[in-house]
Amino acid sequence: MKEANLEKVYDPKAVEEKWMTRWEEEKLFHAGSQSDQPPFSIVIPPPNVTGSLHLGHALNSTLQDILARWQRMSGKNVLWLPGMDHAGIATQNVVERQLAKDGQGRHDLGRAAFIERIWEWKAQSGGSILKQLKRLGASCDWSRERFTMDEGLSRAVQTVFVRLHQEGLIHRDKRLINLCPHCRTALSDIEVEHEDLQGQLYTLRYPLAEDPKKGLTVATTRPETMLADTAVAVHPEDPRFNQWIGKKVTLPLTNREIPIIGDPILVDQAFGTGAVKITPGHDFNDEKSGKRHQLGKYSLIGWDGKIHRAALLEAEVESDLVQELDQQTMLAARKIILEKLDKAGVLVQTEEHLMSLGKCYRCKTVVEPFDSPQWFVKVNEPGCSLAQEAVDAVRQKKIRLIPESWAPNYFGWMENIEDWCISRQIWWGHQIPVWYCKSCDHGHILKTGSGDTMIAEHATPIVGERTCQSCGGEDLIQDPDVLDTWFSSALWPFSTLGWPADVQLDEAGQKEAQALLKQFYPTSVLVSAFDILFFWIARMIMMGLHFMKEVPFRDVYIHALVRDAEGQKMSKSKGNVINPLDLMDRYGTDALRFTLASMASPGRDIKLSEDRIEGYRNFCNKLWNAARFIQMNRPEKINPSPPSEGDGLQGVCNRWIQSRLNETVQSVDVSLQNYRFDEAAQAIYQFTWHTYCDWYLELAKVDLQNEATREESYSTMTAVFERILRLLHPMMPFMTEELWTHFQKDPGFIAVAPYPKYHAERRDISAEDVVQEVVIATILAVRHVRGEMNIPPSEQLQVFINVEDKKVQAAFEAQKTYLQRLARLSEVSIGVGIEKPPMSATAKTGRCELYLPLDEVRIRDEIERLKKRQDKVIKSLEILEKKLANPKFTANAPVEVVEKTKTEQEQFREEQTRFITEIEHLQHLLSGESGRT
RNA sequence: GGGCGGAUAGCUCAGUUGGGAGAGCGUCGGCCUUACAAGCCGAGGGUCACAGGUUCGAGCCCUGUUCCGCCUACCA
Repeated sequence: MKEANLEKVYDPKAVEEKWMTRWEEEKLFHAGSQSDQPPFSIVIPPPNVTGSLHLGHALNSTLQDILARWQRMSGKNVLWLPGMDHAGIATQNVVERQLAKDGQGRHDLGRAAFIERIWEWKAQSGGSILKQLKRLGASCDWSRERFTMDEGLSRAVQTVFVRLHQEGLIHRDKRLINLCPHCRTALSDIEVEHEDLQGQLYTLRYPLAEDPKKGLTVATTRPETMLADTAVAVHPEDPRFNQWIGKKVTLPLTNREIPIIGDPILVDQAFGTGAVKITPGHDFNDEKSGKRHQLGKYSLIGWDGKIHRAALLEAEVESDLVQELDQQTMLAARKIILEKLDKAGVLVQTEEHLMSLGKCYRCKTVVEPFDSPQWFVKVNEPGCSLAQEAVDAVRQKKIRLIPESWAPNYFGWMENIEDWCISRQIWWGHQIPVWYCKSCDHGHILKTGSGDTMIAEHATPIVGERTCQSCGGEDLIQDPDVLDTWFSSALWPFSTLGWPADVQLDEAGQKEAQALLKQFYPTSVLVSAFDILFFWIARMIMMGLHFMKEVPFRDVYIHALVRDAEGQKMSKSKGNVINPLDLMDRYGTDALRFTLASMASPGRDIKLSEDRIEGYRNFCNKLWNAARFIQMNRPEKINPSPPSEGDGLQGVCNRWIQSRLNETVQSVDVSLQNYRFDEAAQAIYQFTWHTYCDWYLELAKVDLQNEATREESYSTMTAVFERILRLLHPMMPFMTEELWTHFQKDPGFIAVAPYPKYHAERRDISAEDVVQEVVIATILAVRHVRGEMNIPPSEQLQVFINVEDKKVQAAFEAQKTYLQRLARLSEVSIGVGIEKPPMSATAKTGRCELYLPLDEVRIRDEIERLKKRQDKVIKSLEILEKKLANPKFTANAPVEVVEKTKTEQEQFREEQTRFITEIEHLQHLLSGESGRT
């Protein structure tokens, strides 16, 4: 036990840094791969290596830390594994921007040097987020930190790629993908954000080839793509046009004629003109239709998103236009083409139209559907559907989604999932483990203008080998593309544990990996925000099931997004981002953590208001001052270690507080089991402040003054406080660790102290009854009178307590001193049928009637007070009587309910009678008084 | 278009075998009461979005409506 006195106000800065360092030094959070304790494991949702801590991370990490610390204290072998992902596009962008300052591009450095440069950047300024997580108190096993580009994880990525390829689940195909012209790479479907905007819908008229007077009108929001049209589709059952199917139209501005086809899937007769232009090279739906009808495909743009000459020539665009459009963006081309169309009399109509536009989720550039060879994962292959297995796992409850309401979303997405484009045309990431033979595929290995290598569509990939199958040659070139970052993130729950163990570098490494995987896979729970449910969670489930034959985690706890006080999503562009580090500086980390925990109700976003944080900062201070109070009341002779669970206590308040604490422990345990962080936080808050501080410590002031009761009182308040600290530690690790040192002889660390356990048999009903019904109820009754009549606490009151029998009288006599002190009473007289002084306020509790003598001046106030109370009673009584008067109620409601209602009715009636009598009595007194003077 | 969620005190939100409408913050009144004014004591404040239905009884179950948010797919 430390002698040093506590400061009057809790100062978080003074303790937070110290403890995180100490915890780390002592390796308290290291999870052994060999342990007899039951395992509990969480892998962190890897934050982005370029990222810094925002409130979403703070919430996410706080919740994980609460679980980790709670389970650790409960005796589990806890692994909370930290790490980051390499964030291919984002990181490459960061370093390219740095280079740009010196007027350089990545091609100036070359691939190897550029990647070297990124590693340097990472070493210097990457991953600051993990340091910030430490400040938050995250009890990760930092010795097991992982990074998706680590050697081990890279081997896992390669293994997975090769195996999926062998199984036919990865293949190369040339088709439309989402191109971000700024990032110059393909994106997967979900990396495209859709944004609504007001655009224009243009109606064009394509003349019939055999009779130009006739023609079809088509509508489009992107008229510039018309140069690449390869057909016009109508509905085969549309009587207006179906006789034209098989004929041709002349495609304006080109020298081509294109067929009219019938396509019931693409065309909605009721919409627009009823005819649709088909551009398989620039539109996903058209591409599908094109496949159905074996149409050709023209792609006007290149990787830079710009139109290029060769494509225009191929599409037989009129020659004067070729010159004008070469090197234009599609958007710039629109203006030119519209002019030409108008001139040619083809543009029939322009109207406003609400549409949505796809943008790159990283850089917000408008994405272009772009035809190019890419690698895809077949996620829904008949006979071996990764998606189907992932759906089944959730449907069969092998994985629990919490809250469950996410399931329909998950199922809906998984059931409509399309192939996953996994290749990216960037340098930072896992280079695709595929090679091509330089001699056999000579013609397919191309150089682009910027110096990049391109592998053409029909090259023969060599996967899992280092020699060419056809020529036996070893002069190979690796596929220049890298894999989607999410491809490696999808392996995170097992790649971080050392999978595949058999390719670890040495025997010791293999053994460790095997042990870790055995011990910690499947992980216990994944804690994540819903916005990456599809990006990441769904893919982990697919990969985990496929490669581990077992789910990656049992529970998925999906928490909310943190929004600002107005409910707006925080974003840099809106400027409403609240920096959690700033909040931690101002209110303390514990206060922030407690706020986040107490607002984490399932299925609802968190609108973070600073008032709330301030409230919990005050709570920190409250607890701190409770500690001070205890410290200041330490008896001269230090007493022996306190009875830990409260056996054999004499004092009724001591028995009561132990019993209440035990109930709180149970409710916290149940709440945490159910991921109800908000309920757990509230239960602790309520008990600590409103039961322990407001009542128990105040009552204990009486016992501390008495030689006979002092020791037990002190040891109980210490024991309960010490258990509050442990109960609270997962939510407020810093302050509880600090205070712990003041309350333990041989402190060790609270972080690894046992978590309080509930003992059903320790409930002390009789103590609860005495304290609640005799002590608290009586004190409250006096306080109500005081408060409602504005009698200041400095004015001590006299009270007469009228009780039913001797037994109750004895109970009150025994608690007299508590009543005196907390109700601020000068004199307390207790008796059976004790006489009521004529001029007094009255109150009633379940056990007694109280009379508080008042002077004449206050009698008027008392009448008013009684009338107000009476009004309330009358209202309640009316409701109850109406209920009981209804024969259907008495006949149909359960007996208990009817009985309860009757009892309440009786009580209210009694009260009402009392009020009437009392008010009359006082009024009579007053008129008597006035009559006398 | 499909899906999900929300609407309860001035604000932020709890509230499941259907029977008591609650918490924190703010507001008002009284307090330096020997841990804490970041505190203590008390008070006021609600047509539980709207309209129906089921039921003896609905914040809760059912149907519809309105408004708000998000996800997803997009109509050329």
